[in-house]
Amino acid sequence: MGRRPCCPKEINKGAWSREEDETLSKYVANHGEGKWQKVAQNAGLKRCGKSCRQRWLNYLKPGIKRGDISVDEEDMIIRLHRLLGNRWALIAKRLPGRTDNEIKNYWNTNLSKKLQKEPTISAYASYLQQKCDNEEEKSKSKEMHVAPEAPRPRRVNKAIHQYTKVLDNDSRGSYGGDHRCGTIPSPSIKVEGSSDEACFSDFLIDIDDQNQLLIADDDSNSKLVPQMEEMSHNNKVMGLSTNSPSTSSLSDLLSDKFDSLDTLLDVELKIEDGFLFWAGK
DNA sequence: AACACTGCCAACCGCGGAGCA
DNA sequence: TTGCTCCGCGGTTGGCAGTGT
Repeated sequence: MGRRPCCPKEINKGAWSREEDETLSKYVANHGEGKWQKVAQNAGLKRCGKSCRQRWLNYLKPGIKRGDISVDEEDMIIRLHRLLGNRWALIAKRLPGRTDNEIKNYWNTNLSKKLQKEPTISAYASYLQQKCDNEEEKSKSKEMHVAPEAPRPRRVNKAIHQYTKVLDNDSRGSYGGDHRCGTIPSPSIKVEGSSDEACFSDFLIDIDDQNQLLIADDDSNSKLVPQMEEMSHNNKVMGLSTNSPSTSSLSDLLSDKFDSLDTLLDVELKIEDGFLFWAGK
């Protein structure tokens, strides 16, 4: 019992010809995208549906940019990759006209090597360097342990869950002071893994070179925000930092800040001495 | 000129999720 | 709930062009 092949045996493989491109373009122009299996059949293309879809989305679709990745785009790719990891489709959404395949190729052929050669532009490397520099100092204080391999983008559902628990604790009077909205356990231990059902699964967490906790929405999908609101309404944030916005609920605070990802998440929650701070802007 | 090597990138492949009957 | 189809994603492959010997 193997997986059923998605395509008939008599199909073309390899590079698309100009005629095939024209046929596919005309068909999609007349009938629209979707139902790619039918596209392949009805258009008379000896290609599998997946191949048609990929050809259209990566090359034929109007608005696709080809060639030279600009410096700005490269910078954005680096920053987004740092935050999102190999989630090319997500990165591509932030770069109009670029496809996930193109960005993936560009990363694998250019940036991954470049970042190896020029570690100074790698925030991870900076972070690790800083970790080394601060090693002694950190051992004196209440340490926020982060394993060397830890600064990878992680799904935040667990962290939010922990955060919520922290707020629960807060309601029992564990606030540390004006600036402290609660304790947060070591991310290396508590953020890792995602056993929770992920109502927050499309948020991401990262730790940058300044030891800041970054939280991002993963997608423009706004339905996630109400979920967050619903949960946070049960956990009013009281006594946030004087640097914090005037809003008093976690809901307001987060929906204000994580609405979109137009810029790279300079929304920051700061961990220090085991406490979570709202860094303010 | 011929061959080997390397890098790039278009295309393929398999997996998993969503939607539907 | 189950099984099926379709779609989307990310990893990988293979062909081609450029470069070196």
